[in-house]
Order: sequence, then C-alpha cells, then structure tokens
Amino acid sequence: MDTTQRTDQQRSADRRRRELLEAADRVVLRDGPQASMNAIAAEAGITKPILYRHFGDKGGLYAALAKRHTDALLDSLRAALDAPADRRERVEATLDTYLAAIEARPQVYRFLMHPAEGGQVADQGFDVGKHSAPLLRRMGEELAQVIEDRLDLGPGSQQLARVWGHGIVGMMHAAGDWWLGERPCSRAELVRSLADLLWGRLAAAGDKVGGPGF
Amino acid sequence: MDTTQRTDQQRSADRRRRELLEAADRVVLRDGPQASMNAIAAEAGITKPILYRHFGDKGGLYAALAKRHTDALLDSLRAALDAPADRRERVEATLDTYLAAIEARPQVYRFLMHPAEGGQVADQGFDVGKHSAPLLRRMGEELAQVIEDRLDLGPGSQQLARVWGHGIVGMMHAAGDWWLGERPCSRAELVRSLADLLWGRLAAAGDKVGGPGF
DNA sequence: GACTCGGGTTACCGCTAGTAACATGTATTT
DNA sequence: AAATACATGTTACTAGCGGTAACCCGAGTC
Repeated sequence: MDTTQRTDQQRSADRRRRELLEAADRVVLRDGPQASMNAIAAEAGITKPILYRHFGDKGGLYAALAKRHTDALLDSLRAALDAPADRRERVEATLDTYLAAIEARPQVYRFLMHPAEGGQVADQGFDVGKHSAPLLRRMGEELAQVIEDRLDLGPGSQQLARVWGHGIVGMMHAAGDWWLGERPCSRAELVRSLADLLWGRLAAAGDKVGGPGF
Repeated sequence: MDTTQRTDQQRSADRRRRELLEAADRVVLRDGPQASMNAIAAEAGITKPILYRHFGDKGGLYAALAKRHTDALLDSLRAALDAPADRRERVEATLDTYLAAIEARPQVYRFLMHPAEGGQVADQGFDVGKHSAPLLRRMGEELAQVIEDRLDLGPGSQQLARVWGHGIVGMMHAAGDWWLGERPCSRAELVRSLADLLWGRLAAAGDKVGGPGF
C-alpha cells in the first residue's frame, strides 16, 4: 500500500473534513463554545454520526478546530519573534501580535481559552465572565492594589499597576501550572527564576554570539 | 415574624450549607470536577433538589466551593505580601506561598484552575484543560526555545529559559484576558506596560512615601 | 383539630454525547 | 447484466446530565 499517494477517496474525505471543520467553526463562533454536535451537524447540512465518523468524539472535533487557529496564531507569533529589530522592539511586536489576534477575533480566543463559559443564553458581550470572579482575576486585582498603594510609578500609575498585577499573577500561574506538571526543578529554583525575570534580567542579558537576541 | 426564630433558622441553614459544602468538597476532590450533582447529593446523604435549594445551580455550588479555597489562598498570599522584608524578598515569598499551595494540594488547584478536566471519561462539553492548555504550553515552549537560542543566560540557561518562556506567555495571556474583558486602555499602552514590566521597571520603581514598597 | 411551613423525596423534563442498525448510491467484479 | 463491496447518509435509540414541579411529612401554632 502506497502511503504517499492519496486515493480519490482519501482526498474526498479530507475535503469533507475541511468542510465540516468550517461549518463547526461558524457554529462555534456564532453560538459560543457550548455549541452542540447536533447544531454543528445541522450547520454542515448533515447529521451527527457523520461528525463522529470523522472526528471520533467531541474532543477530536475540538482538537482539530483548535489546531487550525493555534497553528495560525503560532505562525504569526514566530514571524513577530523573528522580525529584524532590537530585543525590546521584538518583544513589543510579539506581545502586540498576540493581543491584536485576540482583539480581532475574541470569539476564537474565547473558544480556545474559555470553552466552558459562553452561557446558555445568547450573550451579547455583556457581563460575560464577570459574575464569577475567578481566582486569577481576584489575585490580579489584589496585587494591582498592593502595587499601586506601595510603589511610586509616576503618571498613569493606576493603570500600570493593574496591568502588572494581572500580568504578574498570570506569569506565576502559568509557570506554576507548567512546573506542577513537569517538576523540572525545585520550588526554590522556580521562585528565583521568576523573581529574576521580574527583576529585569531579561533586559540585562547579553546576546548569544552569532544571534540577534530575543 | 420573630427575629430570634429567624436567627435560629438561619443558623441551622448555614450549618447545613457548610455540611453540604464539605460533602461536595470530598466528592470533587475524589472524583474530579466532573462530579455530578447526584454524586454530591449522595455523598451528603440527601438528594438533588436540596442542593439546588441551597446553591441555586451547579455554578452556585461551584462558586461557593471555590470561594472557600480562594479566600484561604488569598489570605496566605496577603500575609506573604505584608511580611516585613525588602521588596525582592517579599516578591519571592509571595511566589513561594502560591507555589507551595498548589504543590501541597494539587487536586484543589486543578479544581480551581482546570474545572473541565479531571473526569476519567464522559466529559460533557468542551474541556479546556486538554486543548487550550496545549496552546499556552506550546507558546511557552516555543518562546523558551527562542530565549535559550538567542540569549546568553549563563549556567542553567535551559531551565531558566523554560521558566521564562512559560512565565512570559502566562503574563501575556492573563493580561490579555483581563484587558479583553475590561478594555481599560489601548493595546499599545498595554504592550508598553507589559514590556516595561519585563524590562525591570518593577525592580527600579521607588517606594511610595510612607510605605515599604511591594 | 386545622394550618402553615421548612426539610425532604419521587418522578419527571429537555437536553446532551455517543451509538447501533438500517438505507442508498456507486463503482468494481463476476 | 447481476451481484457484491463500500462509503455515505439517516433514523431511532441509550444513558446520563442539570434542573424542576409536585407531592409528603413532621413539628410547632392558632
């Protein structure tokens, strides 16, 4: 059996799969992440079992759907990361690329990051996710308050403090989540590394020989 | 209506509520966040409608459950944040407090942060942990690679780069998530604030008059 | 005794993910 | 031409979920 040559059947199946994914995309972006398999099937003009034949289960469909957007986002991030500019500019370009992406397509973002939310009712961007103040938000707000109270940050200090509060909490959370799963080092080392990051070691580090530096 | 009588009723209701919450806690920590209302009711020795009378819906029960743990964690974080030490030490103490908490009770952590995963099989609804985490993880790993490739970080550079990769991605994600919901400033301002944070402005900032500084 | 009332249960609804079994068109083989 | 093999599609179902309506009972009160 030749694995490189694709038969007509495989090609047709792939095309069908793409059509289904596009239908799923439309439904998910319209109805939110709570879109049911029935709704997706209806949008595609077919019925449920076909979806299951193609994607196994809902997780499979979700994964296929997420992979498309994820790959696209990662590609644009890589481009920003590779742009010819100094380190600070590249960092800002990367941040901006990510933020622009989530700003341009918040529905996609919410689907990828907060699939559990979305609500039964058609939420018109009102008051979504505000009712349940998750742990991260509360930590971010509290830290922001501490920063604003105790640090002299000059003009715009309140906004800066809030950005930092949520940013630092997110850093702590993501690093902790990764660390908890992989245990790549001791807790003390992790703490030290993160504090070093916050203490500007990223800006102070030298370029590696032969490279432009992040 | 008699006030003392109502107080008795209130007290008894509160006690019941606490008992139910403790039962829910046991089930959730045993069966994962997919624990059904039926299972929780059974653990508490009663039936579903009582749960609904006390907590409204599953979200209410979840919120009440999360609030307990969240409040406890926030208390210990506040303590670390208020410890008498210099800023760097306080930052490290706060990071360590958080990480120690998630290390000590990973089940609680997973419940609070990854409510969708955990259930062995038969997940209802899209699960966040299995697919959105991959996006964050992939971004973190890619950034780690870029950092390690391009920056001269001395000994332990690989581990440091990975911590930073995941940390920076988490910072970007959390700040972006908050920003997307509240839109407190322009994208450019957000980018600049985050880059400032990464560039060590936190360490460089002066204390506010009369306070010890974060 | 009748009467409210809080705590409790049974039995149900509508919805979901997922599946088994059946139908149908189409291309290849005999 | 007839029969077979197969992908494509459907209908009709299961099991379990969150959530609710309706009833039920015991304890205090007029």
